[in-house]
Amino acid sequence: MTKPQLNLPKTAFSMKANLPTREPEILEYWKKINLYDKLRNQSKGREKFVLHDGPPYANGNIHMGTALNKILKDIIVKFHQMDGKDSIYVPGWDCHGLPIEWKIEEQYKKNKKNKNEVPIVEFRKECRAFAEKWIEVHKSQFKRLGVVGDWENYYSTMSFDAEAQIVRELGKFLNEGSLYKGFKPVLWSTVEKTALADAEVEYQDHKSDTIYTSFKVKSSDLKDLAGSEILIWTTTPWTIPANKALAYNESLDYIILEINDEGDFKNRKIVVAEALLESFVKECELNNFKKIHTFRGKEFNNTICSHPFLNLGYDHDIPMLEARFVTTEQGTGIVHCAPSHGPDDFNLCLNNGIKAIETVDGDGKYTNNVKLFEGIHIFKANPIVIEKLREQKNLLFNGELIHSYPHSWRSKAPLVHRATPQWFISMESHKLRHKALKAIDETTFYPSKGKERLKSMIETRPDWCVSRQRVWGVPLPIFVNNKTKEILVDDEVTENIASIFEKEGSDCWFSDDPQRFLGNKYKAENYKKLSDIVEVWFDSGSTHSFVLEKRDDLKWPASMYLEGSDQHRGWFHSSLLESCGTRGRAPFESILSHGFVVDGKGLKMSKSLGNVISPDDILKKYGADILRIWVASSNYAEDLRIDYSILDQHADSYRKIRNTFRYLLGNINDNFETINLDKINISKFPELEQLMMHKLYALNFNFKKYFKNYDFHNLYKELLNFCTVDLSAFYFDIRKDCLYCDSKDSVKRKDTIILLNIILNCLLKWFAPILSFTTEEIYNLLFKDKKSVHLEKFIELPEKFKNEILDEKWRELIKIRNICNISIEQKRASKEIGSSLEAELKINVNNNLKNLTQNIDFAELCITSKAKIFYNDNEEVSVITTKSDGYKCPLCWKINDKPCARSNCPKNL
RNA sequence: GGGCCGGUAGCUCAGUUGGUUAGAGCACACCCUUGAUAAGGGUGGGGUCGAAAGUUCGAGUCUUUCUCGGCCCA
Repeated sequence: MTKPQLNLPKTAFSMKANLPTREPEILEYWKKINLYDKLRNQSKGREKFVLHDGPPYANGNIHMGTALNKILKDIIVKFHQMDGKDSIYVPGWDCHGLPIEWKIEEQYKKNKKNKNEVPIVEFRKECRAFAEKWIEVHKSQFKRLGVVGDWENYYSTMSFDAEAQIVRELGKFLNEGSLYKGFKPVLWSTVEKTALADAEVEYQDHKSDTIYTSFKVKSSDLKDLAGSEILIWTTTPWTIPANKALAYNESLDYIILEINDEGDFKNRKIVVAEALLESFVKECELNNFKKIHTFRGKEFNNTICSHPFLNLGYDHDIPMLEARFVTTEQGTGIVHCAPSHGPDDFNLCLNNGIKAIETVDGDGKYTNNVKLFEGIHIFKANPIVIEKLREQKNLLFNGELIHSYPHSWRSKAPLVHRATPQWFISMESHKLRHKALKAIDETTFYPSKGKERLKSMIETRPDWCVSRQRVWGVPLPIFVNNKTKEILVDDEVTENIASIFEKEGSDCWFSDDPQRFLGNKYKAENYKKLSDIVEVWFDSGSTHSFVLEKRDDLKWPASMYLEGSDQHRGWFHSSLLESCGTRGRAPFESILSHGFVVDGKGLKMSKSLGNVISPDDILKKYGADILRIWVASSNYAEDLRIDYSILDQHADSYRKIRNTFRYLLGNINDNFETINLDKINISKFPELEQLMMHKLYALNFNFKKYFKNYDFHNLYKELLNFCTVDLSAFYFDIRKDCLYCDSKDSVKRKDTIILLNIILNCLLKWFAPILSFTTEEIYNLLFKDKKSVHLEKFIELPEKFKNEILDEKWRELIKIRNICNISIEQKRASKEIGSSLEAELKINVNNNLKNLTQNIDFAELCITSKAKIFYNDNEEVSVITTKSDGYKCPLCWKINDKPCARSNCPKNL
């Protein structure tokens, strides 16, 4: 039974959001109006903000981490757009590389197809098609999150122009001379038959055979060593045939022991580090032994040993070398060195003139450089090596050890260090490290701790290995002279290759006559064309060159790179090196890194824990705007927790915000009026409205401050608190009386409506980058003629809104209001009153609060029927609540002695 | 195993250079309202600030150790 005099809120904006069905409709709308094109057209000439997209790998459905990343990017891009810039986001994909090759190979296996019988070009075509398929899947998944970008003109690392440009970029390193052929042990997978990038390696527990074996001392400066044997421990017995040296630490103490236990070693003298004696004796189950002599490691100088397989033809000298990497953590304090199978071993031997040779081939079989073992697979060699050592009476003990060991991320197979010819970019030859460190200093990091993280990685990283022995990638565009073995360095050739790739892609490298790439200047018969491909980090590290530099709509360097914190080692890192090497500076002005998505307890999401939540689950249950709230409200500087209870909480907050909008819309009856803020005469408004103007101003100030630092969780919190505390529980509640009961021509009501319009406009703009769908829904309701809230700018609030003195005053008044509420609550608890309108307040305040409270209507402020204020000398404010006497006005429900003063009150009509 | 980062109410987050009784919102409990109504208002309970030790007149804040978690590296 609503009364005709009553102005109740009325709006088409429903309380129920129904986001999972409504959001796709809004997506259709954006598509229909070509939102992205509109944004670009209207922003022409403005300062550019370019967030360069780190390309996700075109493989598999998106997960929470990807969703977080894209939403964060979108929020930032939208903020800058509404801040008045031309804020551009071009999405891209990383397409080459091993994981896709593996997918295709898996399909082959299923169909009993032999990969080796398929021409490379055909295989690569299948890889390309696979990547294309996933790009389309990703695209629709990202769009569904509300991400606005140039989806039609995305970039990919496998596009012809990208492949061509990657060749040109490599050409720069080649021409400069910092790209060189090296020979180093790399982590090698005998299953995939390739070297693996750091990012492709994962560490898992692995059971290794362990052996203690001895190397007889052949000669030494230290006479006590005569007739002794050096004992070593290793977890890779199969590397014994490749042994070339032994390493010791000169600052350790070593001990010569005579073993008296029965067995092969009875009465033999062995050498181990003193610090490891106890653990060694225990593990090898020695009971009877005698300490003969103790000495310092440096006395090993000029000691030569012989190989345990001396009698089997392994008659080369085994020198003992000093090395710091020898520690007393495990083993015997002497380390066996196979330069072909460990970076430490390799470097130590290299420095001592011992070359690594190819002892194991790509399949994992010993080469003909290894006597006795040629053709045997190294993973089957351990028992054979152990047996031979036992035969030679040089095996003291063997066992097993479970330890963390490198594995391939794809095949999960254990990896080995294998010396292979590889192509490197030097960190030192052309001061790449120095340039990169300088570039880091010139970059702004959000959060700031990212700077140190990237810096320490660049400081210590080795030369960049850019070659891979695979097929799905950009070919390493290099020719080597057959006679001189020198690399062909000629910009004309590089450019020729690049322009061919630009027209037809890089597949032709594997099928066409090499002469085509060499041109007329050189004869193909004199050169060997490399068949290696470029590692994918170089691809993605080069995106700035074929995206930012090449497109007119973008700019170089990018305003920001934004990725997960793991990319300090990945894309941030490779982009920095590539760009510093070719252009002398970073391709970005700032870096924003975010943490990882973990479950509600802070644990990593994993199938085995059953705590995985997919973006799709959330979209179906809650909608993208809830997910966007989760992103905005979480502190991305650390790991971000998510589970259904957290999402429920954000869904509750969303409802609060939605109802705040609903109140505003209802009271203006969906008739939005743009208020010219500059022309507004503030002093004309009631103090409460003036206070709200100040609050808007203050919030806008903080909003800008938070936005400037990309501090979204504090920004969102302030917005939410404003809706809850300042609006819903305060301003809205107080002004209900005026809005509902005053006649429509009441000045006070008109002033309130003006304020509601201003507040609505502010909230709409403030929330637009976060609640992209909901704000658009509201915008479309209010503006039939205009297109999208995302085409709008943030509101500039005039300085005159600011009123600190008034704010200070009302802070005190609200304190008094709180005391009144406590008093009212007591009467409510004792059932003397129900609604606050049944209350009459007697407020006692100190005389010095007279100025503060004089003109304040506490009945209005506290939403009671009556309130009287009394002044006294008491320090504390006290309030007495009684039940208000009189009769209840049928319109405004206030209980008063006198009839209602409102002209539209039924009593007065 | 090493490096880096982090642990403040059930949840998301504030807590300046060490300085009253550690804050906010949400959630929760109870009450009110039934003219924002699958809404709205009020009041209230809830924290040995990951643990321990130390420095200090005084530690959530500084130091050390431990623990749990995350990322990176081996």
